[in-house]
Amino acid sequence: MSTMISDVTIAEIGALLGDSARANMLSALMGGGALTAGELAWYARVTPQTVSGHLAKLTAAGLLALERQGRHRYYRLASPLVAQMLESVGAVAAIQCPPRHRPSSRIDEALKAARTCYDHIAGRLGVALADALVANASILWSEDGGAVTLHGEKFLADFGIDLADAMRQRRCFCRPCLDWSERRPHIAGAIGSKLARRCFDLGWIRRMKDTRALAITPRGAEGFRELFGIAADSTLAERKPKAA
Amino acid sequence: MSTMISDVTIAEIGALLGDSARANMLSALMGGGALTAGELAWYARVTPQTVSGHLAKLTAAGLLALERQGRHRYYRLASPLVAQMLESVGAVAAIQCPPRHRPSSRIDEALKAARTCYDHIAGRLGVALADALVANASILWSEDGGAVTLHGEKFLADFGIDLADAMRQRRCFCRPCLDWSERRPHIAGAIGSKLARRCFDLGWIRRMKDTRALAITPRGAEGFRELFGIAADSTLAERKPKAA
DNA sequence: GGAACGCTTCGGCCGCGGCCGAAGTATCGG
DNA sequence: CCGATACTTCGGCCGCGGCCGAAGCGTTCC
Repeated sequence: MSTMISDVTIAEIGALLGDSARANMLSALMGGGALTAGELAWYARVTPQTVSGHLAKLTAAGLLALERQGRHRYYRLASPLVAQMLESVGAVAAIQCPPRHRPSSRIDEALKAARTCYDHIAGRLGVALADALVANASILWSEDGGAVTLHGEKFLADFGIDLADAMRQRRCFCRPCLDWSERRPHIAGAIGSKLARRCFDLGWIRRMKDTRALAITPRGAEGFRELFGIAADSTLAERKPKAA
Repeated sequence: MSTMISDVTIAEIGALLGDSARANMLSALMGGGALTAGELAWYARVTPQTVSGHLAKLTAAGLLALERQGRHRYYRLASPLVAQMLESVGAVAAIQCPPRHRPSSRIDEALKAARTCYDHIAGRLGVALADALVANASILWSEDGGAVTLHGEKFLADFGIDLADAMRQRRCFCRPCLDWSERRPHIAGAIGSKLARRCFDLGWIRRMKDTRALAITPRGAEGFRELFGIAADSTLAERKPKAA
């Protein structure tokens, strides 16, 4: 009698996302790292036994993967597909409810400045990077996709990114990811991932503790300015510097 | 005290998706058309007063848009962003739970053969079209994005698609959408939309009643075979040949 | 070995929210 | 005006599922 096949499962996935504790846990894991049940309990602000039940459900549904390591159990997003799903849900959530109570704490401010989005860079820094690459004609943007130009291939190669690796043929794997704080796209996909990794390797950014926020190092501020034309004070300043 | 901004809203969107009646309604609207409350009640198999409550919530959340027309009220997905979110949730749902009870009714079979996915073509036909365009080097695929080649621009233009329209610069707007029945990507984005529209305009496909399934006309079978090399019997037949 | 730690399982409480019947409100046709 | 259609609002029932306390493994460290 059912007219569709996957509706039930859509509802099941939705129900998993529809709990605030689980949403918090997944958001924390969107940072890209693997976290223990205890850490996730801290993020979700519930007790370990509660989070344990959630983890069982999320893992059974295939949203999370478990890695055992001694007496620790590390949970991470099961696949980039899951990350992309969370991205798109977050994008819709951010777009739909703009006029919302905005407490905007200082940690929020750090998140808005720069953060990881699974495996790439988001926040003002992420959007600024995307803008810079568009401005210097390295990438082309559309609502549904992005492409790396020939000039962009050279620019990124000079920056130290190995394009040939995942690029059987040119001009792929560049995807826009709608930034929920900036409401504008930053770079996801293979290019976004490699770009972020390169910035980590260069010591331009580093993860902050207990949050998805990224700190831009002095070297990074210089590099972003010189190579990408990103002015540290205008786009990257954290307002009242420091808090967490 | 919250470490994130949008978590709550992610949970809210998830909760909206997490109800089977609402999931059915949204799936029905993924067909791309606008439907009345009564029709949605039929799809969701609940009473009109129940669906009314759901519609109020979905509209308030910005997932649906309402168009008044006389004494009818037509609801449709509020934006392509919403469609893309549903796509990605469906993709995760389809991937995660492969070994599932598969009643596989005949209407399911029609849906698997060819259906609309918001504004583009999905099912075996959609995947076959994507394969054909990849095979003749019209598009390039990667997990995160797609691109139209120079040759593809010509091929699609010859097919009657106005590329210059949405194409400020070339090679964009081609996005893979993971097909939940085939587990392989079909073409979404601006190209996918225009491709579908052109097939409708040519009378190659038409919508079937009360379902998202598409019927391939005799003319369409001929056209798909001659222009895209898609053999009607092997990929489009509604039999049970069970391709793997 | 024993204690501490991390995590899971069990049991029970409780509240949110989906569901429908009935009644109320718009729009159209006669 | 009246009835029909299409949809919404209201009220109440009821069940699913999240939450925590307590207890049960399994690891690690001394």
